[in-house]
Amino acid sequence: MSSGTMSDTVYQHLLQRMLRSDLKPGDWVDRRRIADDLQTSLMPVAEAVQRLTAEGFLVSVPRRGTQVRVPGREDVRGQLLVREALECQGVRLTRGQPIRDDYQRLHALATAADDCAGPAAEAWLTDLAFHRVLVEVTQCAALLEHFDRVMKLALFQHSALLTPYPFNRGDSHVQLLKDLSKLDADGAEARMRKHIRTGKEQFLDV
Amino acid sequence: MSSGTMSDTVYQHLLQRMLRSDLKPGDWVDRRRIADDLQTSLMPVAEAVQRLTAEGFLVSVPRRGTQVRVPGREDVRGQLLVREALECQGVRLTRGQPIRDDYQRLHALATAADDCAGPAAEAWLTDLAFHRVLVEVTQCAALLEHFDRVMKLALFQHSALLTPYPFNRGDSHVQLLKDLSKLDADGAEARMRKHIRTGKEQFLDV
DNA sequence: ACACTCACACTGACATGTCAAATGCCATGT
DNA sequence: ACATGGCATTTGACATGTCAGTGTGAGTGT
Repeated sequence: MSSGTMSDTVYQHLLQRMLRSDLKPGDWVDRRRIADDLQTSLMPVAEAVQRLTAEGFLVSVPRRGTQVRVPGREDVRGQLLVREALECQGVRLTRGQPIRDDYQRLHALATAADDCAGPAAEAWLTDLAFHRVLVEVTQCAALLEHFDRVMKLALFQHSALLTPYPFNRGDSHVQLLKDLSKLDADGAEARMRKHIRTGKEQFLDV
Repeated sequence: MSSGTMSDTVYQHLLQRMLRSDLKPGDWVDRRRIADDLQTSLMPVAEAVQRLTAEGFLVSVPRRGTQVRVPGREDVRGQLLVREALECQGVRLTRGQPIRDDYQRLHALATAADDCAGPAAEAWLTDLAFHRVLVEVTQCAALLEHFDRVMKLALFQHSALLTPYPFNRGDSHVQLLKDLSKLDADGAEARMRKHIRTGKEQFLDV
């Protein structure tokens, strides 16, 4: 924790409390109390709150207070659609050779995602690790940045809604990886879209 | 300007100066000078700078200074790829009926984009207006949010690089709109991708 | 018992002041 | 002429204090 600056410390503190459901949607966040708890002043707290607000975690009403945003069905749907768009674009770029370069790394993560039998939260993190690397090998910083942003928010919203996140159980990640290395751009995108949508239709009615 | 809070005023001020090339990449931003110019204190300036840094406009080095980020070819490429991903996902969702509902609005913007003969900057804005509505009719807030974020950054980076933005001249927007209303999901996405990539291959070597 | 009013406490937004670190300049030594 | 070391300056990060708007509950009148 604490990569030097105090504002990052506050940011991570609030984020962890949200992911651990210590702060639930609708809860009010008192900046002065946070500042006291972390033995700091109001400015780092204000900066962290501003970041979290911009990222969609908090809503701040002037002279009313700041509360954890209550996610709706439309929000969850939006995150999934953006994620799908980014990942499909990713595999479109990394078809063939680029994937084979990092094949060992991806294969290890794919088997881990397939075999993980732990609790839902842990399995979801294992699944996420695989998909993140799949975007990472794109060598496109912007794509990865947007992906991280969306998934961080989606992770919180799902844990907040007590929704068992629909990570993939039906479609093997190892098989997915094998298919992606053989297909062309359009085929890889279609395959990826199928994988992402498997088991997620309960949230989408597209 | 100034939607109430002072920090938004500072944010808009800096953003406009960047878009007008009053602040160019590599220029140093003095927070105290900005605060003096706008007759405000350091806190709103810090907040605005933090937002612009998170959005990729500025880079802040502790105890060195804050300067306008110098965009590289990879940055421009990244913005275009993310934009392509989002817009292709958009038309995939709004194929058929949803598009016809806003057909008048879209058609007017399409003809405007086709006929615009003004300077490059203005033509680019006209083109952007059309594409933005195309995402707007998706009714997906998250998709629109990411689109706005990417395009705002892309707009600045192109004007900063003195690159004549490769908005579309070869492919008619009216024809594009007509095609989109007839095609299925895969066809609409392919058509949209073709439109976006027309005239942009000078930046991409995909 | 009920509705209305008003003062107090609380919140986010902002102003002013301070601190430590990194840079750039200049004098000094070789 | 060139390298080097110290000092003042500049900058981002932070602390403390203030202000105005808002919700709330006590208190009053009917």
